[in-house]
Amino acid sequence: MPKQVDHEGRRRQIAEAVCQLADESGLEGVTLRDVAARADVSMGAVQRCFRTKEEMLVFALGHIGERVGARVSARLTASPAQSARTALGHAATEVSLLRDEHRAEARVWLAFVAQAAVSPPLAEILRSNYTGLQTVFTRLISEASDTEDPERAARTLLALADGLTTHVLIGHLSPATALDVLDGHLRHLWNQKAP
Amino acid sequence: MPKQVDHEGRRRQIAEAVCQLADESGLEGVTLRDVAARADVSMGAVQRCFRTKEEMLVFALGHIGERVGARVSARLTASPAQSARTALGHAATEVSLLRDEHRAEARVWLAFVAQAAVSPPLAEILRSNYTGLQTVFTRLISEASDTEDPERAARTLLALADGLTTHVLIGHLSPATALDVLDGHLRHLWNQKAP
DNA sequence: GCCGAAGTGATGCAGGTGCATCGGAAAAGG
DNA sequence: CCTTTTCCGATGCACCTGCATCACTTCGGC
Repeated sequence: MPKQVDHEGRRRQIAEAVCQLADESGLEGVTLRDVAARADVSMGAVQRCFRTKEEMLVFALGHIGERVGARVSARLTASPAQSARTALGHAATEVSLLRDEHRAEARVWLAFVAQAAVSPPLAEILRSNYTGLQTVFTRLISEASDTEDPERAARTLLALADGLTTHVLIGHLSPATALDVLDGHLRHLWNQKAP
Repeated sequence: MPKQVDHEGRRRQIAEAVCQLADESGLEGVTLRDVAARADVSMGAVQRCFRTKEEMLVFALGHIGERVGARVSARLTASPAQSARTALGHAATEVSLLRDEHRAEARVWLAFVAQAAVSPPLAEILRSNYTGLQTVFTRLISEASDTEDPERAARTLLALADGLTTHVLIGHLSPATALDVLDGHLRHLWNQKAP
């Protein structure tokens, strides 16, 4: 048999390059040539890994979705002793991508969300990600409080987290202010039925 | 003096075309040629109204910002007799662009937000819009309830509204669900200190 | 009535895009 | 060592992009 190559590894390497470029100049700054150069492979290699550009973008989106999801899970399993309340706080903070080191991820996320509004395949990936997060949030909320409608609370929290990310990215809020808003919301969530 | 033309009117006409195209295929689908064709003017006319493409986009963003702001103001002044609470509810619903007839505006808004993350001039426009909205929300909230921190509540509401818009656009939430979430949040806002 | 300036729109241009193609390099089996 | 099969990477090809150019139309003032 002839030369064998780690396809999955190369795909991830390319996805990483896509994210870097999207962070720097938006999704429309992502061209096959630039991606190949950034990933230190030839353009032909990129085209063999992904039949089309859209396929590449879809994979890259799934890639960062997995990364965020993994971080959330890590936060949850790493602190099983703490209360579900602090766990939810950590998870929400993680999803909001408010920390400076995740600003790049946030920009990439926003670029993909905008593209997803006019690209069904991308929207499909995002939907499954959000559904997963909402499930986790719902579970945590019903464990941590006696809110009457945990699902609605989870939807609220998820939307708030995304809105805060957006507002930080365009410079309307500072990361610290966004964190303060998130904390305040969580506090009200706990107090609303158990004063 | 030679031929005179309504420049401002034509600019608005072009901005309208930009919004239509951005709604259909995202901001990267907005080319000078397509804009000219959609606005029923020649490409030269577009280039005379706006020195560069970015200048055109900035104007278009300001245009839809004004439209949303005008709708919010209209809602507020049209119902002065009602309580500040219902006024805030109407304003928040308006900002969320949840009604079907505003779906196009929402897609355009999202496209611009994503672009603003890598384009300072666009971000500047968005920031001033959000600052204005936040001021209005803060005033309404402090009038309508005795919340200890009206500014934080306003920031929360604004971020929640944007997050809901996003989630509806990518199909994670239905408009009705989003409205339900928004209503629930407003109800909790009133109850939190006056049970 | 016509003159000249303001506004118009077709065309040109250099650069960049995604995708297809094809000669050749690399690795297993004989 | 050589063949053969798989993969690689450079190049080519239409096409489209934003922007600049320039002959032309149009209209107010004399």
